[in-house]
Amino acid sequence: MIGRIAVSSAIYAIDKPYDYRVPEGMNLIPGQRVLVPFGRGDRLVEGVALQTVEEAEREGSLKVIDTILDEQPLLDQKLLRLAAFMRERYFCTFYDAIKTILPAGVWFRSQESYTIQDPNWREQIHRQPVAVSVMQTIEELGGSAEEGLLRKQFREEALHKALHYLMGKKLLSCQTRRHRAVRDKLERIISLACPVEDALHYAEGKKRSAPLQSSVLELLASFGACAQKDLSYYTGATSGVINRLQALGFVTVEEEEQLRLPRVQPAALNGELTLNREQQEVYEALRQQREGVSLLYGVTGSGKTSVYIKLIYDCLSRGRSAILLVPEIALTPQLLSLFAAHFGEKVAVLHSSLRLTERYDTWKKIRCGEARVILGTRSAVFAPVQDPGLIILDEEQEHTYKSDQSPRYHAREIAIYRGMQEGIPVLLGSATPSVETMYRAESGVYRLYHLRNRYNQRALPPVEIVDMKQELRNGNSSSISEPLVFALQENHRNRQQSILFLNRRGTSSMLSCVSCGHVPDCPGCSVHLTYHHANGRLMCHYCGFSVPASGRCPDCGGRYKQIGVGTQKIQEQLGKHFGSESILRMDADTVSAVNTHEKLLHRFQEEQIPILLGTQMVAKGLNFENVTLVGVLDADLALYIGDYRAAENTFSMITQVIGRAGRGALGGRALIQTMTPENQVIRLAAQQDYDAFYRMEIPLRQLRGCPPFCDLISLTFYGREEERIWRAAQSFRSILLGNLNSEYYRDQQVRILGPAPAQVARVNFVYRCKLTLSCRNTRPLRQLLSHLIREFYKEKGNRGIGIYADVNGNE
DNA sequence: AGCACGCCGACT
DNA sequence: GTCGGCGTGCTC
Repeated sequence: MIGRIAVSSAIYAIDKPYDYRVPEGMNLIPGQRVLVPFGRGDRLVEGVALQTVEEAEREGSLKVIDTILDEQPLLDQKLLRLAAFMRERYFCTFYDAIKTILPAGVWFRSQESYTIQDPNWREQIHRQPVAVSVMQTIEELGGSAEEGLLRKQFREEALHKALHYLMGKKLLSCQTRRHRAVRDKLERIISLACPVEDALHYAEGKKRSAPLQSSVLELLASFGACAQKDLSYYTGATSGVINRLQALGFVTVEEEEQLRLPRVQPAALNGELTLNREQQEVYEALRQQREGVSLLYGVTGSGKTSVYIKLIYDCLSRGRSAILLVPEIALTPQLLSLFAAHFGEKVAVLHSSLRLTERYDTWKKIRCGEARVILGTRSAVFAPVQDPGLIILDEEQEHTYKSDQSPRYHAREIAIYRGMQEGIPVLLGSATPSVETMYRAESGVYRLYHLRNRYNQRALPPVEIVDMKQELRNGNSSSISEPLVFALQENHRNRQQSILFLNRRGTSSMLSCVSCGHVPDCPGCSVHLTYHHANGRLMCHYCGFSVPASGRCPDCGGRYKQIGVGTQKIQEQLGKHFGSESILRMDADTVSAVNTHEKLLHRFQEEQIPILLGTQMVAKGLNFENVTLVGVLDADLALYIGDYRAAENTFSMITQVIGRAGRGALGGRALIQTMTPENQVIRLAAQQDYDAFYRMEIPLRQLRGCPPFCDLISLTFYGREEERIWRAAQSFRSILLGNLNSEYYRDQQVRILGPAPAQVARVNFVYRCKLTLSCRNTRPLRQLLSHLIREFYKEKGNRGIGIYADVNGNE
């Protein structure tokens, strides 16, 4: 028997399944982790069995699997195939893909310890002062020491050398201990092992001589079984008492697995979920779907969530499970409570602020089939569900579905892959679908369902565009226009609330020299430094570099003045009009975990604070009766970030924010501030006309060779020497061109752009430039690229240069 | 990327 | 002999 193993230490250039012989008596199941000897030194490394086969191509000379690490496979066949898909699609190794699929808690940490093998070691070491010293240290520690302890006393490099030398001389041996980063939590459950009467009889007789034993038995007589820690709590019995009772045969002790799960307070449901006629029709149509991708295009407030919940009920009734993915910012406690109320213990929640243990135990709960409804953000698309029946992506256009680390997967792509693999339907929901998705829906690749009416038939709020250039001409240089101030004042007088949206993170602001205009840069990265009010320092958001902001311009000695406006600054400006207690700020600085988010929103509602000022996170899902005014402070910002999705993102963002107004009976309105009031994207967003926006955008995409007509594959080259990465990118380009000109790739239609500097060309002294391929992302092309990247890494001249690939990325 | 192997020169 | 340094090539 041969095992095909994905080896953890294999880098991209040498990543492939490695064949090992499975020794007699070892029962290897694909998906289990193993230890295998790898490389010349036969160091034991971790691997995952991908498959087992009877015969290998190169029989005989195979190495042998050392150990199986897992009792149960971590991944089933389908997830293993998903890992292979990701490897091919996102240009990463098997292990990178597997690490993405599994929760961090399953991994091992290894600890090396060294033991002296020969007490007469002194005679055998020649002129190696460090080695002698290391041996002395280990001797003093009792002949054996952990590497961690030695590290504290010796320089890393010297220690390494000495240990290597001593191992070679067989004076030291090395043992590796592997332990799980997260351990399973077990609880001792004590249960009665004899008839209740016997226990009570014994307890009665021992009231005096063994009061603890007797009270334990009395307690168990009424409860039957109890956790040891609760028994101890109520009776004061120690483990000795329990052990004694166990020895006497009165009780049995079992270890039961405990799941550490986050607690969710279920919401109060008022009656059964009812759908309006339109929702009901869409629901009826969707529940008939047994496979394929559907787009649920429903205007803001049309009640997509209710349709999802109905579909999930339907899925459960067929004995299947469902996954609902939401963007990070949409996973509010309100949504959690709603799901807890509907599905109770069947719900599993996965999001970024879970603790390692919670995430791992949630994963276990899903894997054993106890959780049937999985609600989570991006990574929940990998949930090991039993009998899946439906995968839903809400707000499918959100960029948070795209991973920003390698492998740079898109949750939508993974969801669709899993849907095909399982033969189950995938539902994409949005009020402003991504242009790609709408294109596929229109051209029949996906099915299209439409919810046209807002719930309660409420009209969309009227939207006014404010020209900020005119404001400047009128002498108002602040970030809040006159019309907005009036509107806010009016709302304030009427005791109604307002939401202001700023499309910029945190306290972002820059300093610039008043006399020469110089803006201080980070010495290590190619970005401007950001001024932080809290500590009065200029900081780099990439590497963390900081300097006091008190300095003067190095060029001309002039003073610095703040430019660019963040939420803090706006809060100050608003404070002048309304007083600071009237403004609640919500951004990355004031919100860290899900609960803080909840608390702030709770305050906004309960204390009826007049103005909520915030970034991205105020755009989504908020539903407040008394909010009747919404202001977008800088609609242009997202438009000019040089991304083919800029228009789409801006449209979607404005639409969502406007949707926050007029959720209640009072109606509402919205104001959009912009420097470019004539811009079509902003105009159409103000009119809430997605269809017109889509019709305008689609020919532009075709013209520019962007998705959905072409894919953009970017290859980013990075390294410490700027000139070398540019040369490397240039040479990669010509090799690629050479290959593309060959007969085989003739019909591929690839345009190569660049090399160009990356959006942030330098981070912490690492330079980056990129090539962009405008092409169809086909398998032969991916294979060519994968081959060329491997070859690139093997080339000696490219040492110290890395490449990462990204398809239709955010930059 | 690690890591061993091999060859060379320096030191004992 | 013995050891470190560095260049080269492989990883089932």
